[in-house]
Amino acid sequence: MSDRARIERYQPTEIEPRRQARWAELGIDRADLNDTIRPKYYLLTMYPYPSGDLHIGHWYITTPTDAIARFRRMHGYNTFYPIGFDAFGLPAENAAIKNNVPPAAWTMKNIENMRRQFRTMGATFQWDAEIITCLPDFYRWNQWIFNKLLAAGLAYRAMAPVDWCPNDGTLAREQVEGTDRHCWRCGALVEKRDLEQWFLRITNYADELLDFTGIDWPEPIRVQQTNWIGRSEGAEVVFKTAPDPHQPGGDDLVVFTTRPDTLFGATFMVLAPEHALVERLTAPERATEVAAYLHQARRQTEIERLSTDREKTGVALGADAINPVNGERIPIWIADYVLSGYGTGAIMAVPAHDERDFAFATKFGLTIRRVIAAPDTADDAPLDEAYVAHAAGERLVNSGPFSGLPAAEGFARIVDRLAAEAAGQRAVNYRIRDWLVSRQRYWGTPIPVVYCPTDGIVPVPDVDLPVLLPDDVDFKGSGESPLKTDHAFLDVACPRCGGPARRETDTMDTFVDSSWYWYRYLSPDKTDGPIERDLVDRWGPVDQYTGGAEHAVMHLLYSRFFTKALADLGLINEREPFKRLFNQGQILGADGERMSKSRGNVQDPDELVQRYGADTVRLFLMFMGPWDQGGPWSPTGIGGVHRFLNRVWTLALDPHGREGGDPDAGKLPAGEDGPAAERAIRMAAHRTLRVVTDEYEGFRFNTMVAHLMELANTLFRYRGSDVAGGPAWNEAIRLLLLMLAPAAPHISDEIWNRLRTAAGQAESTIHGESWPEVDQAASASETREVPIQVNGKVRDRITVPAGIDEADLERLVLARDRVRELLAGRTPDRVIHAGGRLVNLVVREA
RNA sequence: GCCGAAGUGGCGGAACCGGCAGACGCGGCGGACUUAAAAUCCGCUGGGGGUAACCUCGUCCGGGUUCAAAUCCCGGCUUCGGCACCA
Repeated sequence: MSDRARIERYQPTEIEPRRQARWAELGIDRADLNDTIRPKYYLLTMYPYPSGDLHIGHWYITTPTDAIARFRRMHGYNTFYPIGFDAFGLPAENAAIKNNVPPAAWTMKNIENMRRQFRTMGATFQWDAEIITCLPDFYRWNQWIFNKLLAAGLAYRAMAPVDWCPNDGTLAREQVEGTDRHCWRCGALVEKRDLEQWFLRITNYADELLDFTGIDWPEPIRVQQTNWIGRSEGAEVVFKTAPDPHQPGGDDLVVFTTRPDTLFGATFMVLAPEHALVERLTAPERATEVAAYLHQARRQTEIERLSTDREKTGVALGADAINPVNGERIPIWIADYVLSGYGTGAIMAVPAHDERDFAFATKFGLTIRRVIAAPDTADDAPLDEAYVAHAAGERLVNSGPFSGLPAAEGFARIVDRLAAEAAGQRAVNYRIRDWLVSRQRYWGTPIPVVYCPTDGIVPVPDVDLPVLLPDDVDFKGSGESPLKTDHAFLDVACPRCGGPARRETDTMDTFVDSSWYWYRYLSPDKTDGPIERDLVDRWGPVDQYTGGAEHAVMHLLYSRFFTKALADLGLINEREPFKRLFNQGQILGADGERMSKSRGNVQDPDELVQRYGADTVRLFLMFMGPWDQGGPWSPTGIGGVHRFLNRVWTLALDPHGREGGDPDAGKLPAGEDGPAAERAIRMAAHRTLRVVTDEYEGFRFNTMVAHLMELANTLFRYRGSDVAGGPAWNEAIRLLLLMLAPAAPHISDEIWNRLRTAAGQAESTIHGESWPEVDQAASASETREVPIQVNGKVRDRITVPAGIDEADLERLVLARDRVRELLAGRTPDRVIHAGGRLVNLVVREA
């Protein structure tokens, strides 16, 4: 009879559903939100879009996060780990148009399927906290919050040049990507349109959003947000227009500059083509040319205003402005390199010290006047490119009374003088714009306002919320939002005067949903408000958030903004939502491209689960590489992980078995007696426990798994020997299972219970156990191996007692044959003891 | 162009503080078990040289600091991500 036949084989597909059912029964996945005694741990992972199937990328995000949840529970934390679905958005609508299925039905069916898939991975989500954003229970609170924002002046409607995607309608600036300006979701090219739209005033929080104190976020995300906000310090300078035959002059022409120190070098001005004063300032003889340029600029905004190194274009208006510091008349131009949306849409051009202005001046033959010079440069040294560097000791030149001052001092003195003459002041400018939240789509939260011919914009009163999205709309036709033609929805009495009025047909950006959803998890059924403040006080902020870095300046920025705004509205007390953020990498298709159904490179996890079991898939995803790295999908190596779990199974359930093939099977390693073997086993187990604990805490799951494999390999050497099945062995198996439990929860629980049954104990769960403690004495070693280097190269190694002092160690080293041979009679010039980690003998070469 | 991350065996990757480069796994080679295969188990596996003990080269490239560099500094190259004339 073969040894193998003594135990049942490891059969994950048989074990896993049983363990999952058992966990549900025991409720191990549930936090007690009202427990104030145990420490709380709010673990959040970005909720998925219900596209229909979980692919391997969802597993990559979720299974390590689930391991964190289980690890925390084993440490006694009251762990809240909810999940939901980001259920509004375009794909549902597209499916509706294509297949004539209502978006709600399509979405709910997908959610049903994804819940089932989440269960097969063994994720311990708290399902009774689930939220689905397309249900009125959730989105009515988007509307309620919108009303509050509107009342507080944080939401407003305005005409603006906005980004327009032919599929999604208007987009927020954050949602337009790449040099070719395409839509973040559908990839279509985006154009500019002038439209009246709803905005949220994120710019009010620009400075506060730059402050990351108290939150532990990855540096790249902080940098991206900081750049996106784009704070620049400088000054506003007021130029006056000069009188001309065609206009009286005296208009204020305000510019923002970061370089007021170069004001004497301003030799012309440039307005954006859209600037309000263009028409008024244009001289009659320039009118034709200006009109032609404006026409061309308008056409080009759509496609062409992209390229940074594109040739500069522009035309002069035939009017001048007066430089406030020296009274000089300088010509006013328009050019599309000046953007209407940044600063004041007008600049003072200092060609000597700005690359763009230099290029423009060179092309059109405009004056270039140096006003900054490095220490070794003459005042009037000619320039063949703009001098923008900041050198130590540089000074102002050609700057009237300010000449000779260091640049930094010139900055301050010139601004002071402008302020004294009411011609300018210090100013700060930001790159970030207000968040455009209106979408011309059906499948989103209706914006709860009504347009009344007499009362104008009227918010729908809270008591009339939710404004329900009609579910019987007609999707055929132009692809325009069906709300626009749905009279049952559109026609409404004005809440203020009762007269006939029209409903807003725009819906909210789905990022509004995701800007506060984690607060709703705490009280998903609350009916008298969006957020249960007491629970937020107890559970907020989220202790750990996991998700992709692609949301750096979208979801992750909006969420911080919302939290601050909600605090200002008096709904919560905290001002930052996520204490700690981890961005896992992205799993790409085998071809290195983003996984997508259209590319046909999607890996279906169900297939792998069927073949290897969920535990193998979970462990393999963790073992592949660092979690923040991601990379192309490849199943190469999954067999190795599966083999490891099989070995754990064998070690735990068949310790006395001996495999054919090993000539030394059943013998103790050379030179070890029973007690030595037991010490070695305990040392390996407790040392592994020490590092594995650390690695779970640092989310270094790949090396965590590697260390468990090492421990299993070590134990395998003792399998079938006299110590197998003894106390040290059993302790090691117990530790191995406990360490494995968060990552491979089914097999560890199964083995745990089989061992209990065999020992006549009652069924329990490993997931109710506490994380074990390291036995320091067991993990300590009596001896230590020290590498010996000669001139930095390892030439020998020596085993010494652990507590040896440096002098003794040095004596032993120098006495070794190998060392004496290498030294050949020479005495080392220096002996380096690197804190006991090695000995380096430094000898002068002959 | 600017900002950020990264470059280590045939492959995924490890080396956390400057201290044994290549842990762990895949793949490959050899062996055990088997009538045979699969599965399982054991051993070897960075390049070059040597019968061997060993020697030597080696962490993108070129310099530097140091007793000692994958790790720190200077310069460059490549890949990936973000930004896009932001005054």
